[in-house]
Amino acid sequence: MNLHSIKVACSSCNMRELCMPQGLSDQELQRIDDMIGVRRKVKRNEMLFRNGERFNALYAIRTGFFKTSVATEDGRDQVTGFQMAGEIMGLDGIVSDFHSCDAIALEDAEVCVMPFDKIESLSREVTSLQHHVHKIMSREIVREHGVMLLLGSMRAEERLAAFLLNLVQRLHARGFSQTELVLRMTREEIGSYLGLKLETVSRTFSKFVEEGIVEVKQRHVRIVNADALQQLVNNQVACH
Amino acid sequence: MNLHSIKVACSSCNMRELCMPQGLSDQELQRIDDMIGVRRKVKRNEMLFRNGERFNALYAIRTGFFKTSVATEDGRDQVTGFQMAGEIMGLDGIVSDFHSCDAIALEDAEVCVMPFDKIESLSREVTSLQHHVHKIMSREIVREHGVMLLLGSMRAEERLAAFLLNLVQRLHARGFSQTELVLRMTREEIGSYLGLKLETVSRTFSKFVEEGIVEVKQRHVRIVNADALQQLVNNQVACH
DNA sequence: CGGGACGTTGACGGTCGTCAAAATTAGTGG
DNA sequence: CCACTAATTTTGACGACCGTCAACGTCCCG
Repeated sequence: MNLHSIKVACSSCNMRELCMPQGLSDQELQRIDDMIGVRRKVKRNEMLFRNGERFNALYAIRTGFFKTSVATEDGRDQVTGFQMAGEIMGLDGIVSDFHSCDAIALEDAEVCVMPFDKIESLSREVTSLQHHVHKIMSREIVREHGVMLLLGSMRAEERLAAFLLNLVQRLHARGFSQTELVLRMTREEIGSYLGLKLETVSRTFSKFVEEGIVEVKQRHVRIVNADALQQLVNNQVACH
Repeated sequence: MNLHSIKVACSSCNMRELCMPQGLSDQELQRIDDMIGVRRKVKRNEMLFRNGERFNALYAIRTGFFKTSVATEDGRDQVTGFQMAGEIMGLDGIVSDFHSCDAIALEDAEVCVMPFDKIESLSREVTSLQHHVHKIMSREIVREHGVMLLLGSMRAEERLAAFLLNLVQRLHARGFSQTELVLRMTREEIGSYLGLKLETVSRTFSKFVEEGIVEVKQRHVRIVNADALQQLVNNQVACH
């Protein structure tokens, strides 16, 4: 376990606008700084937390990239999401005081550990923090609605298109390119998230390349025709 | 719109243990009673709220049965859940102040309207209420993880088995039979929830009947062999 | 009694999973 | 730094599962 007592203030963190509420006073910001226990480094393939582990904190990603997954008894698992800088993990643990999924770093990462009892006590006093916590949980619920729609009613091409557009959009919001991205996960992990087998993911990538929609060099993806991807996502319509 | 200003206290509501925190003092209970604005009756096929509508309250179901669904532009939709007495709806609206799904009554229903600003202000003072709200949202996130697992990795039989077991378990927790249930939704709605076409749902029911696992008379279902259903859910294992 | 919504069943086809082999890359230890 | 092994990815062939289309049956409600 990599616990480093690196104390760095939210006030000087460039991820603040992603994981913290806006318009805080200096005093409020100071109290939030105090709330955050430590930062923790997580190496590639290491677990931040795992199913069954006691829950006591939420985690804000400072750098790096994670996947969360739920496992069945027999060892197969469903990837429930991919998380990047500024996003919050651990919400699954609140209901039962135990985590119900695994969080694994897909690249070397650093997270801010936010003890949940401190979040609760502070958000009783800082209204904007309280509302922010509610919004973060609601956002996760809405995000999962979108995944359910994807898994329940889209075909392979549509799923991969939606996946790529979502990734690149989130990366763009963090200052990265709108057209190029590096996949931090394997085809199998993409497949698990999208409810497809890795061969289908690979084949669908190949099809997109043939059609000139994307260029793929291993995990390096360049989106050539974003409109075509967007149309695929909507083109459940085409059946009419 | 059916707005009835029926004031009935949580303190005398038999759903309280499902939707409210335990161990409240009389005074706290009184304040929660005050928080709840009104009850609202919703007739079968009426909408409690719809996508795009302004969000301002959560809803606790007192009686009746709902479905929630997200829609695509072309009118098809994905059912994201079925809700029954004691469950909370509307969490999707917190993040953006607008609802992002539809909630439709599948039978005549009655809900308690809980203005969200009042929930927030009261939960700043009543710690157990604050924690309860967090738990409810976390529970919804975990539930959706389960649905993602179902949609992403189960076959038709496994999905329907999991669906029936989940329904009957929730009904049992409300004092209904552990083996008999009345489906309040159509085959198409079940299919939408499970990522299947209605014909597949119907065929799978028929298969269960042939195998003596359930008895089906329209929407009346009797579970004859719950173990067989449970095995189906786990028997992703059988592939090894 | 009749129309419409809902449910069942059959035939057929398409999408995607399975199995297998080869190619390419990444990782490890000498 | 290179060699070697493991992991990942690609591609093909084939088949199963489920979607599509269609017809028919059943139930409910006016």
